[in-house]
Amino acid sequence: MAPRARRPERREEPLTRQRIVEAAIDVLDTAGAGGLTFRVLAERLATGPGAIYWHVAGKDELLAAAAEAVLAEALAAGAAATTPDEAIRALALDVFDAIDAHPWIGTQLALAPTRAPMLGVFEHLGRQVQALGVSGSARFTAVSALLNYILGVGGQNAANARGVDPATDRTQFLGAVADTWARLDPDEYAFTRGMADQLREHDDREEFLAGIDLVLAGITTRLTTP
Amino acid sequence: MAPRARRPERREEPLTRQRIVEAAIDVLDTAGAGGLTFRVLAERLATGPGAIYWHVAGKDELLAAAAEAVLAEALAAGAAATTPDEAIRALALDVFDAIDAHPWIGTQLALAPTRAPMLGVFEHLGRQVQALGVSGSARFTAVSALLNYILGVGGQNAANARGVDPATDRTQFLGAVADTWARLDPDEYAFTRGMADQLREHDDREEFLAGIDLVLAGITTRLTTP
DNA sequence: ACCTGAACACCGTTCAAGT
DNA sequence: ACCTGAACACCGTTCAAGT
Repeated sequence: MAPRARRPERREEPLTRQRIVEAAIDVLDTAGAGGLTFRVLAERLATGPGAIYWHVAGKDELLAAAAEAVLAEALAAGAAATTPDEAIRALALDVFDAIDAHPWIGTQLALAPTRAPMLGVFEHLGRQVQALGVSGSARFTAVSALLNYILGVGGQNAANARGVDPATDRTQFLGAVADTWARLDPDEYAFTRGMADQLREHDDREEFLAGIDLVLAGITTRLTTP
Repeated sequence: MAPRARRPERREEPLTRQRIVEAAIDVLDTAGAGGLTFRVLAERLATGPGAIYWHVAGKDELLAAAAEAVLAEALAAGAAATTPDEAIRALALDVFDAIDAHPWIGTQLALAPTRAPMLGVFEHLGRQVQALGVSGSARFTAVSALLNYILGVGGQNAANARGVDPATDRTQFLGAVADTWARLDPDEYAFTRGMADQLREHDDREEFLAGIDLVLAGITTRLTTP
């Protein structure tokens, strides 16, 4: 989509909010949330740190704008779904996949979802819940449950990605956690120990979707009158 | 439990990991997550920043230890529940109330739950899910769904508490958000707009519990064979 | 209007020096 | 063994000065 080369980032084009946000996303994806610095960003944009402040209010806004841009793009696809259930599943998966591809969004959403991108998700979920046949006063509960679950998983994925270097394989990571679980005290942590092997083979995405289905089943059972 | 006076924090007693963690909790509760600094903490403990490092590895560990201490105390009560459903609700509420009383825990749990305190919650939830009659392979899904929902709400509460000064009344805060919602574009945000009034009167705690019940209903419907 | 880059106030962390 | 506090490396942010 970008007109010319993007990486070398020379001083040809003028500094724009959009270019700053794009560069920030690139840094975040490469170096993680901890690697985004106004100095690093300034160097990448061949300017001084102060210049960025003319286009962006501060770091919080920059982070929010970056998350918003990535999430908006992820949601733009918006495959046409046949049923409300399908639509909710598809939307949830879009959010999940976006966080999976850019773990730093997870932190952003889990901790500051008031802003624009999640409002769209809330709205979208609300309409589908309505289509599901949930009556007025219960809709808020249903949407909140779905959204909080999604954000919870998002925060988790972000947490798992932090500290670990981006090259770490997921299976490898899960294996390490599973090993820890397997070494727990057999009395105090009997249940968790027993889950170790299951954790090793589990598929995050499938597990996420299974959780969505659980909430959906609860909504259908408790909040609709067929 | 503390032998003498706690607040003046003079240089009588020796510096202990426990005293440091207690002081950190106090600072976090008073000044929020942004207010915890090694310099502030050192002054409160009448020592230099370096001294703290002899007892604690760094800020991350200190934050984790503080969250662990608060959560452990909150879970220690552990009222005896009659049914697995009740036990799960009670445990979830304990976590919710702990986060409500110390919002900074929400950030900590939502973003770094691998550590000890949440392992206990995982274990406890697992046993109750088992008692509910969920079979082996589905238990992990059920527990994950519950935990992710709880952590999602926790992150949300932490987010809402951040930036806002601690004195802000909850009703007041919800009112402000509701006002924003009421001003949204009627076409693009029809659903969200309609929720504004409901948000104004809603009770976070009740809403949280309603979400837990939704997940529980999903678990019962889909994952048990009565 | 927009950019530059030195400077400010602050942070987590280290470490030589003390006791 | 434990504490002290100056110092290091770094951060977000500001701002006088430029174009």
